[in-house]
Amino acid sequence: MAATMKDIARRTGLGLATISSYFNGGNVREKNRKKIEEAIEELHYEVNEVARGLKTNATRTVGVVIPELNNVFCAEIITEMEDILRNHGYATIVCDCRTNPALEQEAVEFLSRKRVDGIINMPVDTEGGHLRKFLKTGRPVVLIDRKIQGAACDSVLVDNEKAAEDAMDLFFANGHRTIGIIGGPEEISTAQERLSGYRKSFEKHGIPFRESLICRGDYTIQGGVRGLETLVKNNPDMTAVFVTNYEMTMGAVIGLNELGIQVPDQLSVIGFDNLQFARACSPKLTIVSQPTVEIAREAAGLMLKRLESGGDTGAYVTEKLNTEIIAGRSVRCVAGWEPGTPDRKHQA
Amino acid sequence: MAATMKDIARRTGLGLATISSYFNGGNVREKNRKKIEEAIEELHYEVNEVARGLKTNATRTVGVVIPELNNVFCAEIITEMEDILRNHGYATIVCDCRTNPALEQEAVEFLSRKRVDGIINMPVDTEGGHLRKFLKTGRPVVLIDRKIQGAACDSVLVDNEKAAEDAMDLFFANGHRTIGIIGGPEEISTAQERLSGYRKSFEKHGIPFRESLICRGDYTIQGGVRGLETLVKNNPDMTAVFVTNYEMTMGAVIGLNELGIQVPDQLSVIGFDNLQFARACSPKLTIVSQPTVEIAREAAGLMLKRLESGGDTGAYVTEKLNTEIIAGRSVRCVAGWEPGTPDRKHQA
DNA sequence: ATGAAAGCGCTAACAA
DNA sequence: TTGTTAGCGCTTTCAT
Repeated sequence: MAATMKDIARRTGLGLATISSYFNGGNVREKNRKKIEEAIEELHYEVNEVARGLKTNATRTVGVVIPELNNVFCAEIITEMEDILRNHGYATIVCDCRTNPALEQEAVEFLSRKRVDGIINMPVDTEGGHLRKFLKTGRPVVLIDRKIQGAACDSVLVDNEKAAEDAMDLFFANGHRTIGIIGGPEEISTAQERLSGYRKSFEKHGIPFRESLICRGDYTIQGGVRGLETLVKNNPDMTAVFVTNYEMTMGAVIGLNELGIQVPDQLSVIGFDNLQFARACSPKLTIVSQPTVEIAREAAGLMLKRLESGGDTGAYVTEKLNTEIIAGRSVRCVAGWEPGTPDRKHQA
Repeated sequence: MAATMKDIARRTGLGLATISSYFNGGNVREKNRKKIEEAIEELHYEVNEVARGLKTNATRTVGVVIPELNNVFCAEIITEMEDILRNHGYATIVCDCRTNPALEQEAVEFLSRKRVDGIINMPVDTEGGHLRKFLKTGRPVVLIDRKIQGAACDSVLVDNEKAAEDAMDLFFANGHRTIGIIGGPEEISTAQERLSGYRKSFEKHGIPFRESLICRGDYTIQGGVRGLETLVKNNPDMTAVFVTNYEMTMGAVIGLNELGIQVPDQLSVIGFDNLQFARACSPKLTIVSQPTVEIAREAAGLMLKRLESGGDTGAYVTEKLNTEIIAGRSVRCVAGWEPGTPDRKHQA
């Protein structure tokens, strides 16, 4: 068995309170401080955070529940959040729920039993049922990436509608008119918003589009491959494709590759996330890039604020961050159009 | 405050032992079982794992310390390990130490204070000093990917020498003779072994090579970019390059892209890991693929065995798994050679 | 099958 | 500044 504070007390002849005081930044006489440190050394003492957690009713641990760890967007955010939380003395327990709502619910319950002080969640269950019980305990939740209507917690989101609109506007500015989209799952808010941006841009430019240009993907690599194949098959006249997350972007590139389609000569492409992958594509891919580091900072910041403020429930905050377009060479200017020509909406 | 077992006892009129027995699979009279379940429901009771952990001196939590979460190889392994461990009732606390030995040491100490039952570690500190104290407590450690000489624990490794040899043999079989390598950091065992396989293959084929063909990378994307640029600049006659981890492979592809070098016409390439990325490259990249799922299964399995066996220290195991080559179209057959022609070692 | 009671290692209130 | 003590929520003897 590991040494306890009692052992240190015995060895130094001091009382428990003194030892505890030593570990919690209290005032301890220099002489005793030394004695304690010697004892720690000799007994290989290490604070037992489990006991401390039981007593203080705070584990200084934050739970993180995400759909998929093996996903660059999630991994980047977690890396950064973990860093920040650790620097503030908080541990992180990450639960990957494999995009499965049942597992997600289990994960939250599991973390609740572990008495984490708060949960940061990129939700799979868009109703938020999995969080209800946890929220009742009064512990804070911060949602990232996807919103849940009416959830009693802070959220950190991205302006997905604008992200999609920007991408589409770029296509239009280069003369494209028949533009496909590989969207995400219907129930996920980011997918809804990106699709809405797609539609909005068509409207704004006064250009009709047909339903066959919209392909519902599932945010996976294989979904991207299939999405691209479907779009190409059903729309021989399509000149551009917008892919709405990283995994599907990779899938679309695989599909283009395997079908032998030249980018951008035969098809223009705008993808999503992961600048390094975009650089590795030939020609370099134009992408919409999400501010993962900022998302992480905001989320960790909001969580810390709730945790440090001792539970006085301030109004819930929803942050909305902006994406940017990183230009590559995967968008071609359609014949007869000058690059960057303003669209003809107001002239037509 | 959350409800406790005491509250349930009060509400049902039963004793604490009965409630505890209920939660731990003991025998409880049907009538009482019902009463307890009602009380749980009404009080929103949830077991407090912190208190349980203090009492049982076991947290059913495994710590995982890795150099970088934001790394596909690590992420894949962790995803799978977490899944397995969870299915056996164990939680996972992941610590990303940012390839920093000081942070790695801190992470282990942190996990130790949290009283994790065991640690799975992909070590940065090749001496293993960071684990010494933890090992003294008698709790199990499983090392993955990189070995530490004389460490008192199980290890799950990959046969890196053979992996490199296989890749090089493929180059030789296609008539390449001037083959560069982008290696990893000197102190990391996987890098040493892969370089050793590189050298061995040259020897085996009785072909000399010059030092300028060996480039020391750092296992990062940017390192791969620089590595490729250096090799190309210093070796105009080089016909092939072997890149020895995934991040550097991506970097090398970026470098090739940005220098406008055609693969495989101007340069043949074999990369490492991540089949999906390989498929996304044009032409499809030939890669050495590591068995991430198996690594995870072995590591989790070894850990569970130690944990369930109640600490009777069986002999330490070192598993060594095999890689495989996934063929793409990035290796060209040098003029004058039939594809797959056996090398001329024994004929010359 | 159930109840009473001790104690895991720590913190914090109180007393000295 | 330091010591004494109670108790956090649970498991686990030991009785009954």
